[in-house]
Amino acid sequence: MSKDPLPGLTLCNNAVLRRATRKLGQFYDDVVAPSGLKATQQGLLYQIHIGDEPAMGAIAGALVMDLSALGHTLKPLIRDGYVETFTDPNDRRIKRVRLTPQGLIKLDEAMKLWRVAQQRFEDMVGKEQAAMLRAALDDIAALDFGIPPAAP
Amino acid sequence: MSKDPLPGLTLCNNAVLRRATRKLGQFYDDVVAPSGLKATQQGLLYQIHIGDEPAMGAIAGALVMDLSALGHTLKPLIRDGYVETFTDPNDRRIKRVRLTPQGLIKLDEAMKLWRVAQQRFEDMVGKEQAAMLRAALDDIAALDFGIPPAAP
DNA sequence: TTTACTTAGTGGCATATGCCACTGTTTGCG
DNA sequence: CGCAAACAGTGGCATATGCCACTAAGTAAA
Repeated sequence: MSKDPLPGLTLCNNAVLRRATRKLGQFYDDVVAPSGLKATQQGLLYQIHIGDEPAMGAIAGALVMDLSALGHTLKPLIRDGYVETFTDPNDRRIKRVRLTPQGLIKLDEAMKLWRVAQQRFEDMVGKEQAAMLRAALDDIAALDFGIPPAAP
Repeated sequence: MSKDPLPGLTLCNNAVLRRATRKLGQFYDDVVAPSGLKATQQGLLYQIHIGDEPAMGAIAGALVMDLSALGHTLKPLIRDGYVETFTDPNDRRIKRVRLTPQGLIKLDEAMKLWRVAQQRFEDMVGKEQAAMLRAALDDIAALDFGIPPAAP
């Protein structure tokens, strides 16, 4: 017998997505917590790490995140000395981001924990199921809802 | 040919989920915006509406959301007169929530817009695909990662 | 009943995200 | 060259969420 799972809004794609995000976020956060980072921060450090001193705009684009939101999220990481920024010498509008040595160490530490969370999650839902889910979510993140503003 | 979609972190279930949430959230927000509500608020009003003057804890449970977070999220809605709370006469610890008349009107208005967003989204990803996705996300929200604390 | 435990919310603090208005920079043109 | 349009970020303000410490209210055990 399957215990009646969750009540309510199981109809709105957005609401269901948010709810799952809260749940999974708490789990990853819990597991990664010993590093002192939130799962979001670990992910951000990773994103910076795999980039070549990426510009803020590039990071925001990759994460489908508002540029100013990225700026805010970056602050605690800069304050704690894990990340530093510098102006691109070729285009002074651009500010690039990179990990500090401590940031790299911290990322290593967090990644070890992340692997545990990732593994535990995939053990529960199945590796393939997880991969399919990620693919579906990637598609959503890449969707192109038309342009709201007016055309010239 | 499939244009290389999104770079980076396409490995972390949590990060991918968050990214999709940001994207979809922006879309639903945009569409629902004319009502003056965020998609999250519309969803919350709806959740309250379908409940029978639900207790805060019940709402938080259904949304897999922290109780205090719910309290915070509720504040703007109370301030704007869409929602009101009252103490349960049988158990004065419990605070129940209900829509005000204006809240009901506003919800109606927002739901009309929501349907547009929902429809547009499902036209893009496919009705069945969307249903499968919701089911998968529901499963995640219902997952039971073991209990972190120690046992007696 | 008196005490100990459990339950339901609140308030404070911190991060996560967005939008908008505004400030520098670059670039494109006339 | 000089100015308008396009870009990249910043800061302020508001919502979304969480955790923790604390208070008020039931409940159960002594």
